[in-house]
Amino acid sequence: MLKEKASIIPHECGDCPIRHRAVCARCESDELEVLDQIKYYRSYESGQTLIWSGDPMDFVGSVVSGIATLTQTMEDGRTQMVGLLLPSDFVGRPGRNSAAYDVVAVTDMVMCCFRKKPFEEMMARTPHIAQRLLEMTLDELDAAREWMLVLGRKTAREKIASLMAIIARRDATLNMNGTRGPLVFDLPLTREAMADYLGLTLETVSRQVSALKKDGVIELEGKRRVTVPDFNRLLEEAGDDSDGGMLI
Amino acid sequence: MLKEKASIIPHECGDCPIRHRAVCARCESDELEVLDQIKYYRSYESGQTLIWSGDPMDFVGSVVSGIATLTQTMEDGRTQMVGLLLPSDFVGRPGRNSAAYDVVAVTDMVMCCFRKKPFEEMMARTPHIAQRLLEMTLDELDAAREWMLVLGRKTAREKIASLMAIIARRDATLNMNGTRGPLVFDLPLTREAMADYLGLTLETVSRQVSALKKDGVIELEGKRRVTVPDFNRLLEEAGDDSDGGMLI
DNA sequence: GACCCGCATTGATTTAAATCAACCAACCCT
DNA sequence: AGGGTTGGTTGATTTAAATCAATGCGGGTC
Repeated sequence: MLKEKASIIPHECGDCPIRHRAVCARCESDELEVLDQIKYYRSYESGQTLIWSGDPMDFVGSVVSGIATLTQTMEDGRTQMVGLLLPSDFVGRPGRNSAAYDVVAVTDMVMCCFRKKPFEEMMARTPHIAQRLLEMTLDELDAAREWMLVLGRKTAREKIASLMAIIARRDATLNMNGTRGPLVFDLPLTREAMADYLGLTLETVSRQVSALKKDGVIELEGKRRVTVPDFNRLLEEAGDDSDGGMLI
Repeated sequence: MLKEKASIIPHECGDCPIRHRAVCARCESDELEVLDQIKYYRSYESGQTLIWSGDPMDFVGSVVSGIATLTQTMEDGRTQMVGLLLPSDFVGRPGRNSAAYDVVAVTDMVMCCFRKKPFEEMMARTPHIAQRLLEMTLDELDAAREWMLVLGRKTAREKIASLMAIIARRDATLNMNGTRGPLVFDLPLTREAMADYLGLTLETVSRQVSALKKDGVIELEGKRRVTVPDFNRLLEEAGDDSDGGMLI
């Protein structure tokens, strides 16, 4: 559990790994220089809660590396994940002062942060940032609506298959894996986190993962490493149009 | 079913009923004049499908009056509503060419439309529009995430109570009804549409509406007119923090 | 008035997933 | 090497909601 912090952290926007996908993607080099001035990095450990729902939020930022979840919790403890934050995803809402959801790191992670006030001022002066943020927000809205179909209408088996398909697809785009051949990826989530994502119990998740494995839809190496021999088969199991709308 | 069309349709942005809430809310009068030039009105009848998922979208627009639903459908017919469009809500996504969801009118309605291309050009030149659209999209994203909790973790009874609470709240803000006293509103949706919203069957919806009525949480006049004697009681039934975060 | 028709309700039965309950296997400590 | 902890699996039973099936009701129309 030893941390070596600042060493691995990039300091120049120029060689930032999320440069072309994050909220700054559209910025010109002069705009980037300004951002460079006001940004700072923070790192978090796996399991750490970055932000508590209801707390005042004095910064916004981008996930540079690692994964976090956005969750809502009811008084009696029932929890629902409402977002999965991967590298380049944006955290926080300009124009709002308190956090609406818990943000929890599921792996060690690094964030590129901006104090909210200067960022908002910069946003007002820099249409490129607002444009990109709008685009990202619209994408997130689409993802949320896709997820509403999963939560509202799919069976447990279809839910698991849908989650696998989503993670496989994200992994493929992130790592620029070519399209053909069996897909291999690591599940970033525990069974419990998967259950919170899908509106299931962890027992049901475990059973359905086993069932998909028994039926040859997926292969498992350990608990986390998944191989998908036939992506279209997985999409069928997910109840999706299996037109194979692969990548982007 | 007789229609008298253009007569009731406003023609000047100045006296538009959604002027202060729609995508044009932040526009100055000179910007409004430009919009005035490129806008046009369309009206639709109850039950009509405005837009089919997958179809090319050559316009965007705002709901002026009436209500529409955004729905997703699986091949086998299971459907999930993913949005409820009320007056001032925006339809369509700049930067995308084909529709992602079906849009269906549930009442007669009037839309204020813009051809997509000119609107996109205008948006690039007019930060006020992009700013407002970002704000509206962030609000929709919050609503979608709220809904994910409802779909994923709430019981049938809580789902119905949540829906009633949402409609009551929206109705109150729209009609500027003062806060205290019993709330009265009309359900804009059939039992089947409510079921599609909530990820339930229409039978379960009917049973739970009856149960809430029997328990005095709501009162019914006919099938559609609802009275809520105690809003906090309703929020408790919805499983929400009953801090009574009323209005806005 | 008699007949539909679309919506809604209510009842009986089935079923998918939750719940309750053991048990397993890595991994980590000192 | 032993004991604890965390995450995962598997089995037995219960339960909430789906499904299957009548029946009710208000508003049109012929």
